[in-house]
Amino acid sequence: MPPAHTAISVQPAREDERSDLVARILAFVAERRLTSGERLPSERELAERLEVGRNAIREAIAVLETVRMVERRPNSGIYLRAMDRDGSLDALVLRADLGVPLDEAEVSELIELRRILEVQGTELAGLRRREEDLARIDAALEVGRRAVAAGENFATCDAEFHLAVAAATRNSVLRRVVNSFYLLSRTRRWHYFADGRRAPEAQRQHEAMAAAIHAGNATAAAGLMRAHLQSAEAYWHELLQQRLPGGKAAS
Amino acid sequence: MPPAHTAISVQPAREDERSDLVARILAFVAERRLTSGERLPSERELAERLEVGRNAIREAIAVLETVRMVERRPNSGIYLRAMDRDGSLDALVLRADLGVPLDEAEVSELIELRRILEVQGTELAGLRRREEDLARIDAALEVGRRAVAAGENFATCDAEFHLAVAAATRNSVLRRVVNSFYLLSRTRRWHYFADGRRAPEAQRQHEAMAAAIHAGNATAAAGLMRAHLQSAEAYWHELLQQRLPGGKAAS
DNA sequence: CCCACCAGATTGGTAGGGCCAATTTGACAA
DNA sequence: TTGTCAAATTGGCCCTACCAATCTGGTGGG
Repeated sequence: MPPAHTAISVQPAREDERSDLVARILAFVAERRLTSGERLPSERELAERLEVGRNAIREAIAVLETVRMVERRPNSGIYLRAMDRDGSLDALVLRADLGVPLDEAEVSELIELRRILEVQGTELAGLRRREEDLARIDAALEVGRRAVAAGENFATCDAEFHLAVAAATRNSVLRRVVNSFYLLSRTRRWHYFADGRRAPEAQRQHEAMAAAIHAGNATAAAGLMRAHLQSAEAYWHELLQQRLPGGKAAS
Repeated sequence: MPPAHTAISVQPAREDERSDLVARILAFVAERRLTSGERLPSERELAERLEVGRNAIREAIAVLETVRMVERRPNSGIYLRAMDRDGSLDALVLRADLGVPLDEAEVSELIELRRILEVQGTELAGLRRREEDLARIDAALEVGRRAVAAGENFATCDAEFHLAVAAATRNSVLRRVVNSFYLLSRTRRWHYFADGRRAPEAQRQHEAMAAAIHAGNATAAAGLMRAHLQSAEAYWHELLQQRLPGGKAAS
């Protein structure tokens, strides 16, 4: 058993704490059971109902528009888009920022996407890594070692290692997607590593992966990443099984 | 040679035509050579310089913030983020919407990400497709056939087919990413299919892929997708080679 | 009875002014 | 040199007003 965490917060850091007006609008939409294509109240009415100024509403709607959750039609109104068909990945990030949990299906899908991207990405990293990439990976490893030794929550160390590997792919577009993924799963990752026993194992796998990437052994690195991800995936699938009775939150 | 296009626009449709204030701010940033971490002028000053109201500035900044290109620090200012490290995929979509072309590296990276996602995605589609997915795929094929027969630009047909396959993965998160990809490459795709000779070949490959997905032959479907994408990739890599001398635009 | 037409209401888009709280800055005093 | 406090600056937010386009409903002509 790792040493008891002494004064470590029991909640993951919430750095950005976005204005919650977006959340209130989403809640309003959810409460009204508005479905794709339906029209939201006018900006003026929303402002009145939510007791904020119209400018604030406009700003929030602009955000929702950029993540393709709504569509503004001048002189007509604001319409809900088919969120599962049109929504962007950032729509999920936005929801996560606001504390709205993803549902179980989304978590499974996210895990699946992660496996696809990171396994293939690790292979690319093994082929293309440069000195600066290796340095970042090694730095992440070092921070991880200290965190394991200190019994701290491993979540940010884990994220930094994976982001460093994603950076080593030398593919900035892939990195953007992976980055969004880690923003999306901050809370989940934090809870996953709340059990201090997971950290040492993860760190070991990270070290092995880093060695393979250093050696330029792309295939081995990819295989190690696949194995590494399977540990976490197993945990989540088990958790989702347990929650079948009625639980819905998972973020 | 396909029949000459009679009255077909020479530019792809630009449905959304976002407010270009975001573009003007980006131009302002580019012009000032602002780099990551630097502070933008205050909202009031930006409003004055760009000759718009502060509300408009605030909306644009809110958009840039959601795609993680800037960070607003209350009582301090607006700061540029490390766009290649923090930026979201939607930041690229935003740029594409605004008509700012991606640079060559980004195009290559996008192509690479596409291959990873769509090849793996097609395999999943072959395993999970439901009746409704097959219906959408077949509908896309039918529209494609008509477009080929009529000699129309195949771009939207191509996109719809690929989006239908992505939907058949039953992974909404993956679908979001693929969707963003197709938003990003609308213009490029349009130009690619401006040469009418590419459409019949693409349509044939689509038909073969659809058959494999229908049959539930996931491995074959994935292989067909890989081959299909290689045709387009070859074209782009060739184009990028030609442009080495000085060209920079590629969107 | 039907349809074309027009005025008023509604809507998103935008400008501009003002207030607040928090931070930064710099002058002043010990 | 150092501590302190007031003024300027900044993002966050509210409010009013105006515009252009759209939508609505009623009216008048056929």
